[in-house]
Amino acid sequence: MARKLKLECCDCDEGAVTLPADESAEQLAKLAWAVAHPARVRIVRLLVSRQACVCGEIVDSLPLAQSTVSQHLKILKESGLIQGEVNGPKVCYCINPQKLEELKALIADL
Amino acid sequence: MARKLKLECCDCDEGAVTLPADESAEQLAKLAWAVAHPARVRIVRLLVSRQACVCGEIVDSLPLAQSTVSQHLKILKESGLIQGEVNGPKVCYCINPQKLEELKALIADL
DNA sequence: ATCATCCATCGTCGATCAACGATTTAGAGA
DNA sequence: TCTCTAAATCGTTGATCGACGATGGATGAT
Repeated sequence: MARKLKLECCDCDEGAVTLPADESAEQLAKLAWAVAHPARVRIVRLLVSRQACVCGEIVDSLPLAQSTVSQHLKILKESGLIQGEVNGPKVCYCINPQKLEELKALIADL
Repeated sequence: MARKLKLECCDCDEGAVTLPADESAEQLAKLAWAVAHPARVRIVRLLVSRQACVCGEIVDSLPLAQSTVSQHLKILKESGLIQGEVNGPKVCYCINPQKLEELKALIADL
């Protein structure tokens, strides 16, 4: 976790380099990582296309075992991109629009 | 690599589901993966902020060993997001605007 | 021709991912 | 209560990541 951060590239003395901070890079990396797997991309798209989706439907729409899908859902949940709501014995997942917008903004600003 | 793809969720018979194909999911996953690491995010940002950058400058701007940075550059190159041009004993890297736009579009369409 | 520099690649190591089956937990219904 | 179902978690396995130092190859300078 050392920090060198010299950035003395060509002597472009624009003064306020400010370099979007490391934090921003880590935030973007984290969100990008969440969608850095085809299965997770498909889950996100599925949840965007319909408002909400029960876990079982997601499992059925992917060629993966239930436990594997559950893991992907966990990753997406941890990233904040999706939310799960317990609904009786089932769990209903939906997109977190704020986080999705955050991802879009961070990518768009690249 | 099996393909189940049932997607018989709620009977929303919108007919043309067309579901962006798997390919698109894999393409997005691949590009997202390229920026799914803070170091690579910083490299991309560095290359966007300046037109081109010699490898050595990139190494100096990151708290990582030269070989590690070279690996990240390789990953970014393989994703198509950046290009490297040999320039004498040095290598000059620059962004591939098309690929970057492709990534932005894929994310924006989520 | 030799040497130094820049960069890529190799080989290694520990950590994490991705997948699965099996098991556990929690809620609904008989 | 007991059972069934839905979903999460556990435990394992093989593959890949991410980091590094060391080595190798190409170019430019002496």
